[in-house]
Amino acid sequence: MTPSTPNNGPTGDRAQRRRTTIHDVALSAGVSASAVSKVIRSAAGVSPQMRERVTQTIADLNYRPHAGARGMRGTSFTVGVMVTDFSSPFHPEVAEGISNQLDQTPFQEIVVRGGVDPSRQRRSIEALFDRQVDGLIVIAPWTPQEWLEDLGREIPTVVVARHGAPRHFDTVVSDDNLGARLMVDHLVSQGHTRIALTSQPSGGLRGQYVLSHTERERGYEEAMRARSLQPQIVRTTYSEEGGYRAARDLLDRSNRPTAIFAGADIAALGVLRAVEEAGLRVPDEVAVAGYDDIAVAGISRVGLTTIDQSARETGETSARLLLERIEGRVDPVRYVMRPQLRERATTIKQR
Amino acid sequence: MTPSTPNNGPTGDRAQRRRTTIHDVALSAGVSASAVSKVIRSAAGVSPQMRERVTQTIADLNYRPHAGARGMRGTSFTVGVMVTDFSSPFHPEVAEGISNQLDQTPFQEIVVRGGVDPSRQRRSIEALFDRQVDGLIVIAPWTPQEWLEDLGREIPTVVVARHGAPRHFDTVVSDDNLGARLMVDHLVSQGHTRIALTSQPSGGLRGQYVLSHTERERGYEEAMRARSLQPQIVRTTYSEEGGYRAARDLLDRSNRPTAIFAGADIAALGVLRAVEEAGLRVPDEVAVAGYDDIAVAGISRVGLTTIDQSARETGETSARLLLERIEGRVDPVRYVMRPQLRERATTIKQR
DNA sequence: CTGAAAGCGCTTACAG
DNA sequence: CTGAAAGCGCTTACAG
Repeated sequence: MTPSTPNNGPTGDRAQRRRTTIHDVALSAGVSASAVSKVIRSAAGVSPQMRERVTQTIADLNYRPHAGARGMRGTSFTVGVMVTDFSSPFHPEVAEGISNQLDQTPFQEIVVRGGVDPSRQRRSIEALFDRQVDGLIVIAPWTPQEWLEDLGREIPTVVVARHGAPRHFDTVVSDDNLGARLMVDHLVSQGHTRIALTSQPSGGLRGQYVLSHTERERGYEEAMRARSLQPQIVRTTYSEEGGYRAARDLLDRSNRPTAIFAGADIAALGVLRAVEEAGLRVPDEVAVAGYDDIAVAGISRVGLTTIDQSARETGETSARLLLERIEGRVDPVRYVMRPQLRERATTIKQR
Repeated sequence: MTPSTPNNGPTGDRAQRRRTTIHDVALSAGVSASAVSKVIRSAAGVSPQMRERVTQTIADLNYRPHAGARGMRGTSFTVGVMVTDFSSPFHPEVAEGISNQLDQTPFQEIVVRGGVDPSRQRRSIEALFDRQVDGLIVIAPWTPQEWLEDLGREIPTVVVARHGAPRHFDTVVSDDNLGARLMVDHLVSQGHTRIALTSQPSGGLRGQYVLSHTERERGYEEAMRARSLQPQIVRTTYSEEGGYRAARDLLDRSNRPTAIFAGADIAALGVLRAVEEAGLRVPDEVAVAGYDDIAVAGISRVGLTTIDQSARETGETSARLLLERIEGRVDPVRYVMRPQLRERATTIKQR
């Protein structure tokens, strides 16, 4: 029942007040529950008078259909979203885009945190599945491809930040190979030859079905080798701490890189910390770049050179594709976002 | 049904495969559904053999109870969380704490975005309510106090970042008055007298039931007046853009402040941008401070002086309190976090 | 200890 | 067009 209706029960007790149900509406309007259901769903087969009366009663009683109960038979109007982390910026920005897109629809997003462990992610996705969502948007899952294909067969699914050509779900992904190459090109144009990359472990994913960071590695390696430069990759995690550790490792080496390309902005922030702690000037002694163009990268004080992969637009597109699937589309769609270089102070030497 | 079971249906079709239900388990184990239910819930009144056999069958069939269906009669093991934004850092960090705390329990959090408009927030909270959550954690709601009290009477509820002594829900809140005073003290100790504050509108909330930012305003005003200093408050929003606009406004004034205290770190980042764009040096010409101690504040490049209000611990505490309420506690608990000053480069002049 | 029946709040065929 | 009945997957009394 709507909390806006005052409750006069005894203080301190939890109200036992019943929720207003479809039957209350039916009774009050003097029609059947089926009729009310049809009106709610804007289904065919109700007379204008019926519709009118029911609509009025719904308003009078301040009735809201119980999304959970609806989901047991039909649609719950709920979209489940898995992010690996709430506190790293990129995934939440994608979620924001999803939420924006869904705002125009009767659908509601619910977001859960999956972490980076495949089995925990799997439990999180199942937790959504068990809460009768109508569809799923999964960001950067490390779970096996077959498992995702099975999932996509059971429920409309869109996967973000994972490459390949799946058969039973859609993907929205940045052209990470191109993005990495753009960054290498940029760093080379600034005179660098010892360019290192911080990445994450592939999580056992290989071939075409890899997560964004692995594809960025490939793009980086290809671009380096095309110039006969030696790739230097350190794999930690996409986090401030992970970037910090990777940078510490790199800065200790004898052939210290003059540029560190972090696979994610959040890691680049940790790289910056390590570089500055080491008493090295950015960008004069070590240039630093990231990937994602999270909000903080553009702050003047940070001025992080990075690749914009349009987190919000990624979210909006995922939501749009998912709704199409919920409406019945089964052919897989692969949506590729075009990455854009954002040159800022951490790589551009002032003269 | 578990996506891990391979599906051999025709390619391109959505599987019509049935979910494994409690009845499948009952049938397979040769017992009643009630018995299976008791085992799942660890309820009393099952023989060891029964328990054994059912447990085995559940494992064999890879059965997971349907959280949605459970919620229709009993507990859904789901906790709903409302944040105003996914992309501003503070609320997601609180959500991270909630998720951490719940990780040890059978409960699962689901997070929705409520925005800053009270009616949209209300719809978001109702959306959670309608998805049979067992309890609610609401971060910084602008909705009227009576509405929240009614909500708390209907469902276990914890409200974060809102002051006052409610009767039907718990609160977890920083001592914002103290936090603001700590910051004014610090800025005064650095020699400032023209100290401005960026805040947000109170949203019509007054008296004791105000959101954190309004209480910070009060603490700031009291601290300023106690020193016979003139308060200067600009109200925009807690966002990078909001901080930027507030700072632009302040910097244009004839009695330009020498220190700007942003009510939230995210706004402080915008203040920094405005100050630097204006060609003023931080902290020599304008000192800048924030509130929250979000992760990025501690990055060397940012070095933002701020107040740590322990977002993660706030989340963990909220989750703990909520579980107590779900278990039956009805007396309201008010948990006050003690704020701590973090002095960094944006206010400390180097010599 | 065990299980058949009713019911949570909806929607879906299916009669009328 | 309208509504009675069955059912979604569980849990909750209530018999036995």
